[in-house]
Amino acid sequence: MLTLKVITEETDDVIRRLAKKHFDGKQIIGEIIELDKKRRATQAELDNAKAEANNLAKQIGQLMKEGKKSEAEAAKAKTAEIKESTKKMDEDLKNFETEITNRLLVIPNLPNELVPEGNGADDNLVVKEGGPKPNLGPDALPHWELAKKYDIIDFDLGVKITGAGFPVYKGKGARLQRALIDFFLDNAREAGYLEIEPPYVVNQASGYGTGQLPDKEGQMYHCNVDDLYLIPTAEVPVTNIYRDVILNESELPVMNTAYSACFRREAGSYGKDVRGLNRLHQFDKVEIVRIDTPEHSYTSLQEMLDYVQTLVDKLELPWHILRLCGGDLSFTSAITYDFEVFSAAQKRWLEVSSVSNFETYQANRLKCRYRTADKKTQLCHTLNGSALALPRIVAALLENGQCEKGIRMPKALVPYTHFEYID
RNA sequence: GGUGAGGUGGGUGAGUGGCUGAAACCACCAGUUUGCUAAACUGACGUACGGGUAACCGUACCGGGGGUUCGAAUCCCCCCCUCACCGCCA
Repeated sequence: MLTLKVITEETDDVIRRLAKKHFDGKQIIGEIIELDKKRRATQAELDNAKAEANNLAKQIGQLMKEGKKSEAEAAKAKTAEIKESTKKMDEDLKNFETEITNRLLVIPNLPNELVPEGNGADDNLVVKEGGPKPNLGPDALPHWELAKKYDIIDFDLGVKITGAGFPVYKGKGARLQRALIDFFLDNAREAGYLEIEPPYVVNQASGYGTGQLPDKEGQMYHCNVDDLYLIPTAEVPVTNIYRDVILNESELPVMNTAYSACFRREAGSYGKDVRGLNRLHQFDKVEIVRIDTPEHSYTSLQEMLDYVQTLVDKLELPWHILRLCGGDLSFTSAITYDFEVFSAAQKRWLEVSSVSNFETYQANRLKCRYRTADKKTQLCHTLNGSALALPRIVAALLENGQCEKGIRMPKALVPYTHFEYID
């Protein structure tokens, strides 16, 4: 969530920037500022009353020691009075605070100035592209048919065991999954990221920390008996490592990578978007996470983009990078770049990575801070990105790699798959 | 699942009603000494909110919530978590 400070000190600017996300913040921010004024006044009054009561309590102790009973009794009566008066102030203060927080929670992050205006996917800006364009014949098959032809991914079997969206990978299909995970983790490690193996199930506090709760509760699988959530991405457990932590500036940027299975209910999805590997309830992903100073976070973001680009390049896939417009930007993000690869047989772009800077938005809820050289504590910036999500990469590898001999694997991957063709 | 022990600052750990926002030790930071390093010595050293240009002052916080009391880390109640042993299982 946004900090109270930015709202009270840069009110007009905040309202202006929120408009780019198509969020009209004028009223709610006015309310917050009013509530904050009342909150401050109440606290000042309450603190004074409590200070007086504390003083009296000390005096009573002294008077008792000296045997001045009647004076002590008089002081006691006075503290009782004060206590009565603080009751209401205490309640008011709590109310003001929760009212303010409730409002802060529904205000999205401020978009960075670089974020283009726009309503939806069509307004996203292509900032860079590359990779070899495949030349497939008219008889090129979509990946779900290739999966069947080579018997490497069985969607029906997944339906039998679990349900739609839980495919079963077999033979070279399964080996390709394992190879990609290994390939991504090795690359991340060589780029300086510390490998983490996190829990795949998290508690409520972690869900709130990264912002999946309360708003996206319906998107996560929930274990009722233990009140735990299956993670939708490794971002959740990895970022929560730094919840309630004060880092030293010298430790930044923190660079972590983690593989995990990811679980998403994807409530409300339908149609061709969910065909084959395009959208699953369980999938594999390697994530990169950074915690950084505000001064350096945009350098970090660029390094993350450059890094992800090396992955799609090594996989010999045609790619482009989109800078998401205000309307397409997620609630918590200040700026997001999506990597898409071209799926030649489906003739459409598939999102395989989303790299974002959340600035202090996530850190504020996480209470992830750092100590500057001059000993001040400040909120960190948090960033994350997929590097990469497997299913759509597999879809693109299958479709773009199809040839007479089967499906050709990119050179960089062969040391991991130990085979050159799926045939 | 059963039984027991325990949750105090970055760490270890003292503290059973006022002198405690919290001893001591360790770590970290600054300085002195030193040819360098080490050692030794000196000092500083929690977080949040509120007030103030600032120095600084006030309030709250000893797992969380409630209660008793003029006054609670300390007493009472509820909850959460961790550890140990046993059982069960991988």
